[in-house]
Amino acid sequence: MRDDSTGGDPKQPPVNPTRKPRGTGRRLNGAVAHKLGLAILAGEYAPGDILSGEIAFAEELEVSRSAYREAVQVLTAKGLVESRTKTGTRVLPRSRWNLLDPDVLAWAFAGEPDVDFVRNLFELRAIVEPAAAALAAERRDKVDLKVMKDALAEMRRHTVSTELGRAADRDFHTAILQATRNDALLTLSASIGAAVNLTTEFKQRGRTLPRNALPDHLRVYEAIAAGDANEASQAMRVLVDLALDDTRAAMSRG
Amino acid sequence: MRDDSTGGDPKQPPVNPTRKPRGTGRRLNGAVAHKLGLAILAGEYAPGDILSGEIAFAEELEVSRSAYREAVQVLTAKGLVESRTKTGTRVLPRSRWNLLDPDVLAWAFAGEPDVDFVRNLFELRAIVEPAAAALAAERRDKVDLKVMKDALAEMRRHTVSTELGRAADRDFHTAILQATRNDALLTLSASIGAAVNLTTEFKQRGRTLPRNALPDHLRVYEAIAAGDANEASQAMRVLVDLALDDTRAAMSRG
DNA sequence: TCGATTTATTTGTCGGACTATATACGCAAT
DNA sequence: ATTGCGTATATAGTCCGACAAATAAATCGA
Repeated sequence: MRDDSTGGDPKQPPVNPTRKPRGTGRRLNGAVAHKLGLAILAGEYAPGDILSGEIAFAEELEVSRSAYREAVQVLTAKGLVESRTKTGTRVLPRSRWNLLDPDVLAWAFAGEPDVDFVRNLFELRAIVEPAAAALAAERRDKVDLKVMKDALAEMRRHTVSTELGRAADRDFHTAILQATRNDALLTLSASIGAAVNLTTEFKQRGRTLPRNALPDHLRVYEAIAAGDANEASQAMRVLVDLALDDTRAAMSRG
Repeated sequence: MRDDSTGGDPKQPPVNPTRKPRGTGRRLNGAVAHKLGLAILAGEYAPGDILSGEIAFAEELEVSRSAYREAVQVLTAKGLVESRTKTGTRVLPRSRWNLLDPDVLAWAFAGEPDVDFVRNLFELRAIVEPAAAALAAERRDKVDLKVMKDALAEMRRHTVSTELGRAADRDFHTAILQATRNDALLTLSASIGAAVNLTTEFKQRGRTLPRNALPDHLRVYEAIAAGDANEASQAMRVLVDLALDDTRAAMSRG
């Protein structure tokens, strides 16, 4: 209450009250969901906390209740909050969060990512990606191999310190996942991959820029091309472990 | 279209126009999201298809546009659809779906699940769960072991053909995941576990009721209790493979 | 003291009006 | 005939205001 200087405006809807820049290309509700998601993942709202009522919060964010509600539905869909009448909207315990949802992962890595969580994620990668490489070695066809080879060439041309280089790295891993012929695997690693990209970027600003990972990538490729599942698995394992080492070093230094 | 017998009702809001049973305990928008999600996963709307406009579809479903929109936001959050002005709301390609989202998985398994997808999921289980068992063997504490033991006792008391027995089975697996101290792993397997439950139920109506899986479970438990990561991994691998065999048999028969 | 009832608060649902934006169309200039 | 630009139009996006439903909390009665 008590705010707008010159009284209310009960009859003046048409004009353009306030210019709303809407930060990114997102729609309004998406922007609100983004903002709330970031806040929750950053711990500004802890599990168990109850958000201010719809009317109040919507007003605070300067959006309509409809837009705010749609944003909350998104968060609900991702397991972050739960709304009940009379009680309000409360943040759910972390165990109910869809931690593997791409958006949730992005929100988690937007700020300073939780060290334990990063470790967990790499642990998962260390489990999944070597197995994926093994499957790829058994199922890849010529097209898969060509995509991988091209990605490696790109990686050689640009280093991982450039965006193009990182994109090529991503392409290489995606090609491997693609070769497994397993959608679930692909979805999972795509999610984790997105997070890992952010980790890499994060690592970058720690000025590390350590080893040249290309030989290790090449070893993975050779094994997959040769159809050697065991070797592919081991080579990929090395790759993930190295990435973890680098990331851990960068994080402990920061 | 063209249905409402005796014309419109432009001035009769207050009473109780139509008794809406709202199938389950869900809220209206949740019910709509559920319905649409099922339809999409069942292939009634194929990737690339465009849903009827908001006003039309909301009317068809007999809900307000707000409720319909909130439902669409949920589907958008799960990567199933994308809305753009002037174009409409279109079903995204399968590669964009969050296949590991618990709701999406549930929708996928609500009807006759796609055989290939089931295979993919079991493949993922076969990768993740043995590794999880190995981690559990290294990190479990006394509490973890007690929970597992209790679950096994429950499984012995009731068989897997009863709901209580299946619940105990779930508890056992959850306890293992819990013991890995890895939230990402837990989230992932919780999702898959839900799907597997449905698969088990599906398998059940195929009148299979095959082997007694308890000895295999016991072997996993013993290995974890003994801290033998290798043995735990192998034992769990056997468990997953057996489950896949049973499910595959039931599905090819149906 | 305990249970039934009322109250109050909060989300849920609705309808309608207006805005923003992207596509499609048509007209004109070249 | 082709190109370019402006306009028309269809669709999602946003907002508002009111009422319904649910339920935690307070109140009342036995």
